[in-house]
Amino acid sequence: MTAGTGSRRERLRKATLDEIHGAVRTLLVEQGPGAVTINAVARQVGMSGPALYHYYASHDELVGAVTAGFLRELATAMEQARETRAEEPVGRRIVAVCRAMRAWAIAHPAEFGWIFAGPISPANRRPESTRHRAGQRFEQILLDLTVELWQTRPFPVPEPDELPESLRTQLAAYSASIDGRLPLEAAHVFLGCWTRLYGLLCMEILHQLDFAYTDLEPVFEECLRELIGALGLDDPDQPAA
Amino acid sequence: MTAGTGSRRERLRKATLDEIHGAVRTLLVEQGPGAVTINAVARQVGMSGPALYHYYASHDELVGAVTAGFLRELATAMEQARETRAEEPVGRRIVAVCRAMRAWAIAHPAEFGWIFAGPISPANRRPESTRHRAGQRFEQILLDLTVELWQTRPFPVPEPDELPESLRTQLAAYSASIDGRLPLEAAHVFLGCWTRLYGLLCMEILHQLDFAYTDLEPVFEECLRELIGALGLDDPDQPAA
DNA sequence: TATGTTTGCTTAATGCCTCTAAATAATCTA
DNA sequence: TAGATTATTTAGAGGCATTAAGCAAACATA
Repeated sequence: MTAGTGSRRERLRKATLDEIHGAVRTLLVEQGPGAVTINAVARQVGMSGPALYHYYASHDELVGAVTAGFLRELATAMEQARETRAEEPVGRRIVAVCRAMRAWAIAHPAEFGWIFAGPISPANRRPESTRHRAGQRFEQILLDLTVELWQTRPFPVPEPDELPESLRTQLAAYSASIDGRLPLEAAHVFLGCWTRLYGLLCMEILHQLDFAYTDLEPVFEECLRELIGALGLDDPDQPAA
Repeated sequence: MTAGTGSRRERLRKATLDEIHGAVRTLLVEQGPGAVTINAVARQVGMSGPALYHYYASHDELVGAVTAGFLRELATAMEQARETRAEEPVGRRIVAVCRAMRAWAIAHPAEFGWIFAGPISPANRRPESTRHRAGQRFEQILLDLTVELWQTRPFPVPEPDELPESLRTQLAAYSASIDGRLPLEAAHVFLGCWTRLYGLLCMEILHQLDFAYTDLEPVFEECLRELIGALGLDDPDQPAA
């Protein structure tokens, strides 16, 4: 064997898969989601139609696989931002990861739009789907950082008694689902931050705010500042207060 | 003429249009967005295929018209909530309108999802599209109430000097686009409220928060309380403080 | 009331799509 | 080298968007 793992066949197959993913991406970016058809993709990679079914069992599966790849790419970009700042305090890492998330979305709007608003079929929400797993990794990055922050320098949280009963129940379930790494009141703060950040980004990329803004960078930065405040951090862009 | 306006033919045409919209809605709700095809809709109303082209020039146009109808329905529900409380203070009307917005979205998730993530084609974003006009009416309801609040009982706003230059420019343009009914610093507060509220609702309906919540009602209510605080209002659920 | 236009609808046909089936060529394995 | 596996092809069924051509009922009007 000269390079990589697996047999020659496996390497060729992987190369073809990469080419297929690339073709899907090209079609998506250049001609929109509707242009991503099995036939068009096959044409792009130089095979004819049904050959693609040796790689994916259906159009849905192809779309799901590519979407999961986009999510992985986004997660990797965020992890990279985290790793290159491994020595800095957790507050700066959080900010860097959030900015990396938006930077990827801005650089790849078609892909990000597809992740969010593309295949909303129930199948993609079942826990065993590739899509779902890739999404979990994405969500987990900020969760991990928040847990680290919580353990090293707990942020202000509401009294659980102040939260409505039904919310407390749900937060308890979520807290359990992350192995109790955050107590429910801290999970509440985390989820609030996540919702605002991710929600703002989705609205931006899906053009729901075009009626008012042409560039949401300062809005995102303000959101980030509020988030930093909610997490009880000093302004991480200032070296020291 | 026995009833309504217009000739017999016009009435019949309108009835057929209503039937078509109903068929689209049924297909959307029962079988998802992918089931809304020209042929399926035609079958549902008992005509065969191309007959629909006497009512809409293309699939896109049909979808756009139905989507605009959904937006009108949502806007009407919000306006109704406002009108039935015409005598109450503006703070309560704002809360009622926001709750009406979520109530409609919860009652019609497929339709709301379609409004938001359905036809994201550039054509639907051009100002002359029916879709865009219906969207404007929707956004305007809370804007009108916010303007009324601003004129009767101004809410706290940031100093314009504290806002970054690029944000100030954009807010000035938006303020002008609403005929200066809100100065840019008040527009900033309004847009922040709108973004959070609408963003949260979109995330909920599009299942982006299923990993943590099963029922977002208490989350929405908390968001509403924060919004009320940002607008300097007393808790509108309490008769008097 | 007879006539011509408008309107609503039908069938036929084109070209795209998804996906299945059967057949063929190339490549690995033993 | 023979058999199994894999990659790929063509043929075809069935669906969809859309256009074209044509028919029949309803309408307007002279």
